[in-house]
Amino acid sequence: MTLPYTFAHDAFAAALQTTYVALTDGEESGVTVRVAGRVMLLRRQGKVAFATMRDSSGEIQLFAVASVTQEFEEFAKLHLGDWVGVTGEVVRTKRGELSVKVVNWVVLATALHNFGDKWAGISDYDLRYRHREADLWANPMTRTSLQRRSAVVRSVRERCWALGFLEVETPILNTIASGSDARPFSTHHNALDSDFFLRIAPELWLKRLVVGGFERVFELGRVFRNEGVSPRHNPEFTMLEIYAAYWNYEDMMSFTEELVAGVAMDVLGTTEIEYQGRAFSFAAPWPRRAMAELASEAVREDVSVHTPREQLASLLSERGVEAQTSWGSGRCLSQLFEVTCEATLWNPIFVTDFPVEISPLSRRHQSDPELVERFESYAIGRELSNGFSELIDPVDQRARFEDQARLAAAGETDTMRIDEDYIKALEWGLPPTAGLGLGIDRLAMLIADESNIREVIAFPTLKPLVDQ
RNA sequence: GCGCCGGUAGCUCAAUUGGCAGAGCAUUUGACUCUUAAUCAACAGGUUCCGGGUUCAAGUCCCGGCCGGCGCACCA
Repeated sequence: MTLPYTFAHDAFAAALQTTYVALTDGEESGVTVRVAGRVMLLRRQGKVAFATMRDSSGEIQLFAVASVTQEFEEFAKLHLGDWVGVTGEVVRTKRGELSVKVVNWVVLATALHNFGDKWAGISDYDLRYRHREADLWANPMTRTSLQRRSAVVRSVRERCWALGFLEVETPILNTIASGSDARPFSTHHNALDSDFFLRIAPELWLKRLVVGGFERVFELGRVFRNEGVSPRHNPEFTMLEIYAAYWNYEDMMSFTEELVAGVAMDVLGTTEIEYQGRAFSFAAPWPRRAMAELASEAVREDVSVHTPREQLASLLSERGVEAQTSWGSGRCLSQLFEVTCEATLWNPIFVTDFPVEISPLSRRHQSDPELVERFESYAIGRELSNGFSELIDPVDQRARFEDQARLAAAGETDTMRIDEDYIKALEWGLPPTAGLGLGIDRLAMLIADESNIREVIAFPTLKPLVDQ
């Protein structure tokens, strides 16, 4: 059987449902349409048959009658999952279901596998993730969540464009994986006979474009981190990184809260949602609290980056965390914050004023050189974004990288790699600039009310099956 | 990487204390001219994830492996 190469359709299910809402039971419209989609259900009753057909917009019933429908017997034997193209009149059946009364029809593709139990769908995670194409047909929530992810990406992109940011693309293959603290994936280029790392962040490239005079740039793209897989971590994930010359970290916080609240409005029409059964608000402005302040409240004593390291280490130890010898006061403070506060931060909040020790790319705080002008936003107990006033001083930047190198020598696994090209770029002059990195998958999880990151990634990273 | 839990027909799930491996849907065949997860009847469908072990007897108990879910760690 030769299947058609095209099918010219002129109507969608959802639009038909709207257009013919006034058609009464048993009424025929006199209008012929051509629709196409997938047979989801099929009910035969002797010389008539009813099929529920779904297209990208929704569902509509196909009504086949032996005296009207060509090749009726074959129609009644269609399989669930088959794609069909249909020509027929829009009618409403006696029982009130809007239908296309089939005259001519054609099989566009046959389904050799079914799409799971027609009531229960597919629930096996392995099957759902390895064969998302089947999951998408079987489970409406899968479609909704992935559509919402797409809407999030679109909204983010359009909002950045609207503010005059230039969308750019920077290398994924890098000789040094820098811009964040994470283990990279490595690969090899044969013709160049060179090893490359997949990027863990586009940060340094984007700031080089700002040096080059693109005052507002952003990249919405995949980054790769060779770390653990969890319901909140996929080895490849999508990040927005955005840089604005002449802004500081406070400007970037304002941008961030407006962007995220705006995305919620664009996608859901509201900033007030329920996430996993609990009320959640995207509404701006978000509170801004210094890390040391939050940590002090949590441990009920004043701590800061100036607190003696041993005191912080002891507070950590009381909470089951042993400070590594390489950790200074800054790292200890940050750990203390993570242990005591992070999980409690439900509604969006900016945590500000990070220790310089853990922030090798951030500009020093104007009121305290041991701090940097950096923030992270948290929501539902997790980090959502990270931003700061960018370090523009090439001399300080080199010193910061060298500190990182010392940490690496002391046994720290994830430290920032020194990037000479980047230091040289700073020597050409980076204007005052603020930058932001925002996890798109995490944002999509919030918007789609999903607790597992895999539900907002069409094809999440899975362990390959051994016999393949 | 570590811990806990899980894997039975194409899909969703049963199977008492270790005692004949089952149902619904899908598939196949038949009936039915307004169905809505249509209904009714019949047929067929199994390496119980894989490999060992204990036992008269293993889907069930033990060991190892594979894959997944959740938690921890790393990280965003």
